[in-house]
Amino acid sequence: MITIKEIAKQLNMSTTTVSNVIHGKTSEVSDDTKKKVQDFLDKVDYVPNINARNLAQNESKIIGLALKARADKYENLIMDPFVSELIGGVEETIRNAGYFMMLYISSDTTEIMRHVSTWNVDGLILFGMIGDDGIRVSEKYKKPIVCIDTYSIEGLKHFTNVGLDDEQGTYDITNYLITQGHRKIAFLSDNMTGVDLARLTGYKKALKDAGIKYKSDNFLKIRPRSSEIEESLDEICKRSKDFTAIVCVSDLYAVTLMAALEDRGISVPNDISIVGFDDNMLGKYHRPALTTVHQDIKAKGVTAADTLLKQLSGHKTPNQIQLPTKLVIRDTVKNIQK
Amino acid sequence: MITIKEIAKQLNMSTTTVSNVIHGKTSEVSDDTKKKVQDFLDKVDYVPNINARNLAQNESKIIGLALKARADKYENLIMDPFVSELIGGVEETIRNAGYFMMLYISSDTTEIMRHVSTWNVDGLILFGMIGDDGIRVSEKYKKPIVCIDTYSIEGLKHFTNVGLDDEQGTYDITNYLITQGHRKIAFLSDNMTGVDLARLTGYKKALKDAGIKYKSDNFLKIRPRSSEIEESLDEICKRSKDFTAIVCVSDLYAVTLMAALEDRGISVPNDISIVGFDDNMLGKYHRPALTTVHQDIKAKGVTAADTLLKQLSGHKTPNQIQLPTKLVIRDTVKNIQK
DNA sequence: TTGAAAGCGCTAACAC
DNA sequence: GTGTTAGCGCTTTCAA
Repeated sequence: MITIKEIAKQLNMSTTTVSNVIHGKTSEVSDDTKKKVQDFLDKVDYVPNINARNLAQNESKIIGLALKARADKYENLIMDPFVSELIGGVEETIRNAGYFMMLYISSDTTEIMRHVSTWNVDGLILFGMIGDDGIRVSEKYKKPIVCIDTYSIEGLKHFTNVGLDDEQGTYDITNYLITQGHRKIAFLSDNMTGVDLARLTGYKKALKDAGIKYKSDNFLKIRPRSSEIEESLDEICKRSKDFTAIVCVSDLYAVTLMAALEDRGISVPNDISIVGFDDNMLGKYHRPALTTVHQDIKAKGVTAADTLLKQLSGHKTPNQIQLPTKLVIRDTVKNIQK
Repeated sequence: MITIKEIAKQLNMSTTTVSNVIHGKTSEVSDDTKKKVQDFLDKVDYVPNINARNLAQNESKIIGLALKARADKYENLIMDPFVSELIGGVEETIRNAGYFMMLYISSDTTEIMRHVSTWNVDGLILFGMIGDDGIRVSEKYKKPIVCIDTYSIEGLKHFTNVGLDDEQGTYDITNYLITQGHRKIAFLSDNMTGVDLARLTGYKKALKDAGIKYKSDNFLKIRPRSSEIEESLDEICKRSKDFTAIVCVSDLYAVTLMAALEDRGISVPNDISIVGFDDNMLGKYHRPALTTVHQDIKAKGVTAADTLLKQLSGHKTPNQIQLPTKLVIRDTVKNIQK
């Protein structure tokens, strides 16, 4: 690994000159020396040592992508196609902009903070923050932060959030169920915070607008931990008779549920209608194909990275960016209008 | 961001002492000063600047995970649950060992090399290398390399490979089809190199051992690019009448194919039996549930990272680590024995 | 147009 | 047990 100093020595010039050529500060260098250096650089295949550069410039060119994983969902986080698609979008955008991506998964914000500080990361993309997580991080970390899918009014003062109109999404799909004659509609999720709360709210609103009363019985709680999920699905399937349709908070859960239902001889959509949220390959390849709310996950990653990049180059960005949602009608909802 | 120098100054001692305490070289320091420094460290919440440390020590504590994406499979790479599970396993292992992970996706080995060199990455995990890619990288990069799922006899001289007994996997499942009375069995894949070739070979071998002749017509080629996949599936479905079973090179393709078949009124497994390879959530949640070859993807990531870590601490590791494979019989194969 | 030199924050060899 | 200091590779200011 050759250094600038060594190059300068061999070429009989100063490190400054070499450095200038490297950085294309062509105005400062005669064409002659420029060519000489350039040729040499190519010949030896010079690669800068980023650590030295970062140290000198006090920047890192690193963007951190920190995923906060709830302990009980860690396995799912890792296997969820949602996550890989998001990572893909972020990575691609960061790389094309000449930055680097450091991925860090943890259930502990303090750990995330330590990581980010040691690396002197230039900017941060946060996913999976709940409650005050985002604010806590932004109090410590004074560089640009972009959150993905975070719900925190307070937080928006401190960072940009890239999200979805989740409420509208479930509103639309619940409403669609209602137009198909459904009135006994359950909502399935594993918690009632953040994104899931917003989706629950949209669902409730649609019920309300249709004059249907929401009871807490309508909330079906799934426990995603692999040791509990079977039992949990069993309970839910038993309770499914009380409803004609279930709004699932994600495609993953919708598909998981459909498999469980079908295993018990309950047919979708004949016995019960199921809808999801996300529109990923899980639902697309299921038969009957899942009726769901579409979101463009890769675009979410790209937008988050782009926004951060903009902030890094000194631009202002809105506090809140909401990507659109779209109803995708396929085959898991039955029209039960008489 | 406070520095060691500053701490030393405020505490009226030398940087060495502070540094010693930080690194737990407790034997070198009196209990008294140790405590004083420790308390101060906690108070100011000291975080080391890794760039400086790396520069001084000529190491980075970074492990690079480079995914080489074939251009025509980029979209799939990113959305494939396989990849996120692999990343998850690697990340977790690296983090627990006190290292950091840098993720880099590219279709160009030269780019990957530049990236790895600038960051002075301590070790490298490579996925998706085909042909001589791995060797080319290892010629340039002189630190430990672990490949995942790479087939290259030559390469094994230069790096450890973590893989699967792919051949055995398809051998077993093809054999299973044969025991269920199938003789007209196709193989579906998008290429004939690396892992896919090994799986094809296992399939061919099972046919041969059963006295069934393999014809090149038995190879069904799918084109994964999103602009072509529909057309490609259409052709395949048309040709499906010629077979009673299809061995798919992955669960992803098996499930994609099953959806296409079902859309055309061809029922699985009544009209045709389908098997996959991987055993991921796609097949698990499909109904009928997919009969497939199980592999533990997370374990693959963990093993790759562990192996690299071992090499980093100076241990020798075998050139080749083969994780086991297991037949998972579910519901997509019909017994057609008369 | 080119060069010398200071300094980024940390480590480690060596001296006290 | 503690302190001094050179040096990691690069950038950048200032002088020539």
